[in-house]
Amino acid sequence: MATKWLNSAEMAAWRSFIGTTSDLMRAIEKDLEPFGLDRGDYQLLAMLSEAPDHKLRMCDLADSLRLTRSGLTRRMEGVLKKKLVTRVQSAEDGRVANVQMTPKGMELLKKAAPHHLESVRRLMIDLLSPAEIKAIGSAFGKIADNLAHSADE
Amino acid sequence: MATKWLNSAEMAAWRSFIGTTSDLMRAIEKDLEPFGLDRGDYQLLAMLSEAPDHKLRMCDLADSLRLTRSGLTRRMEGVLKKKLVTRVQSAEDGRVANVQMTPKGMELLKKAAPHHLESVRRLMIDLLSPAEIKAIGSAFGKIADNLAHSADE
DNA sequence: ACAAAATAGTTGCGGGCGCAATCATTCGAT
DNA sequence: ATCGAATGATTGCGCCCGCAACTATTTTGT
Repeated sequence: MATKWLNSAEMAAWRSFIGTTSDLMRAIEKDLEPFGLDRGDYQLLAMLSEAPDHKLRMCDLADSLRLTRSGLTRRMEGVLKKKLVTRVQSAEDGRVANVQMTPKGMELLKKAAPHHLESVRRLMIDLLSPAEIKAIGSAFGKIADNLAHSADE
Repeated sequence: MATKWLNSAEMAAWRSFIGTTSDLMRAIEKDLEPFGLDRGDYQLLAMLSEAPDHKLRMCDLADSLRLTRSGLTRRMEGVLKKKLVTRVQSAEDGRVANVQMTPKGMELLKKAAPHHLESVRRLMIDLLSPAEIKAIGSAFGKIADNLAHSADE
């Protein structure tokens, strides 16, 4: 089978996506620095803030952060030391450790969130037309669906 | 100033972008494994393959790979050991080291490229409508321009 | 022409995280 | 009820890579 190369629009999409994403992430991360958080910490807190009781099982949290369980164990060291979260051993299932946000963690997230949001707007969302925003949502939605689907077949 | 939150389309774009990108990268990287390359190595070879004489200065290569100079020094260890590239000290400027792809590196890239391309199509490009592809190209183009512009002001 | 600044690259150090192995606990089939 | 499989979490190890400090070379300002 002959290789079907990318046409110029496809190439532009791929190249700009690949090239820009890491720069964008770095820039957003830099804006979190004043709060003593990196992107991983922020996302961890954000996930917890949306969970019932601000609490999640380690493995669920790991999945939602796209970390391995071991990766999360390591990241926990940092946020535990900063007292932003606590570990709560589960009563029903002796295997699971729950992670719960502390008031201090909640407070820090509340302080950081508006600035983070402002970064996201300034560096990405506010630069785009409504059509582009819609297209990105649907495009990455499709990509995610495809990845999820091919994962369990 | 009140915080202007993301509306639902903006939220969908941001969330799906953030959440999907790392999964996508991982999947693409996994497809490169059979060739003994990771994404960093592949991109390094790809950049060199497009350069005149298949040769670039270390610092230019670092910039295009979004690595620090030290990061590139480390990555070089791997591809040097695999004999995919060689170092060539510059004659005109005693400070610069050039990196040049070897025939072996070229050969490996030529073998891997069609498979990588197929990954990119299967996992991303072929899932999207022409409009989505166009929108991604223009959106990330704008984001990149903005980052480049705000970097030097 | 020469000192100061800029540029190219390397190195020590440390953090993040994946993989494989391991342990503890729970679930499931018989 | 029990043994094996599955699930949750941690640990040792190793790789990637950024930062700061350092060396070597070139450029620049006077």
